[in-house]
Amino acid sequence: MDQRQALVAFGALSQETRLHIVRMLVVSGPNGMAAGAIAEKAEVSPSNISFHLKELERSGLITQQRESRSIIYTANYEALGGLIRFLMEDCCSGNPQICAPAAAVAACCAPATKEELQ
Amino acid sequence: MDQRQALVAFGALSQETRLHIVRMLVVSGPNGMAAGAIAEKAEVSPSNISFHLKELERSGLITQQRESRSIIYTANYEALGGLIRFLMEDCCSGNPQICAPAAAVAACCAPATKEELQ
DNA sequence: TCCATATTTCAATGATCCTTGAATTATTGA
DNA sequence: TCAATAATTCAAGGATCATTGAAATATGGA
Repeated sequence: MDQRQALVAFGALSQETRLHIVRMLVVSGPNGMAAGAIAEKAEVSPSNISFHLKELERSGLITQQRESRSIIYTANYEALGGLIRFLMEDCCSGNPQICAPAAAVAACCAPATKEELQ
Repeated sequence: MDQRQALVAFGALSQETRLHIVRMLVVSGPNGMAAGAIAEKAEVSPSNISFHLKELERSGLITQQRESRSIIYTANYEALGGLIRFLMEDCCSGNPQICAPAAAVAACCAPATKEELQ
């Protein structure tokens, strides 16, 4: 993830409906959700959800694939991880004061210790 | 950092000049930089840099304090860490697939291991 | 007090973004 | 083929954002 991508990704996440969509898709996992289901759950009109899904896809944070009449959207875990990495490493220069609290969170959900990752 | 703050922070980081400012302030450390020095280094007009600094302060990612004639801006490490934490924990639900690569980065710059943090 | 320095505020302009509803495209089943 | 479902595209509008230059504010020194 380079700076240009990160700028677009930050812009994508700076809108309430879009942040909501991303959170739903992360939770929904690899199966993803159809555009209609997203619209219904987010209580947004089909045309409006389509606008935001397009924006999120442009940012690379989600991907789409057609499945019969529906279009299934899925969170792009790699891109999301890349954005977190950009924020820690590039933007914050790996500053320990900033990254340490993040490391605590990461340690709780990630299976590996510091040693195992080096 | 709650969702409303995160939305504002993402918006703040989605603009090239502002992302540049944050990166400079992180590197410059606790001493921070005067508005004029930021403007000069970023090659942006004083009035324009003031606009962006105000936006960044509103987001909580930087803080200001007057020092004689200058106004010194400093990166808010806590807020930056909070944003990373939000992205990993709230937005991505602590998903290991997303957070593991981030954990690797954190392990490199943070002094603590998983065990030490629990 | 007067001037220079450092920065912000303000108004105006153009650009981008968000929302809405109508029209369009794509797919499936009768 | 025809109708129904699922989603996107398009045009129009209002709202927000970014940039500019001029004017205003705050501070420190002669």
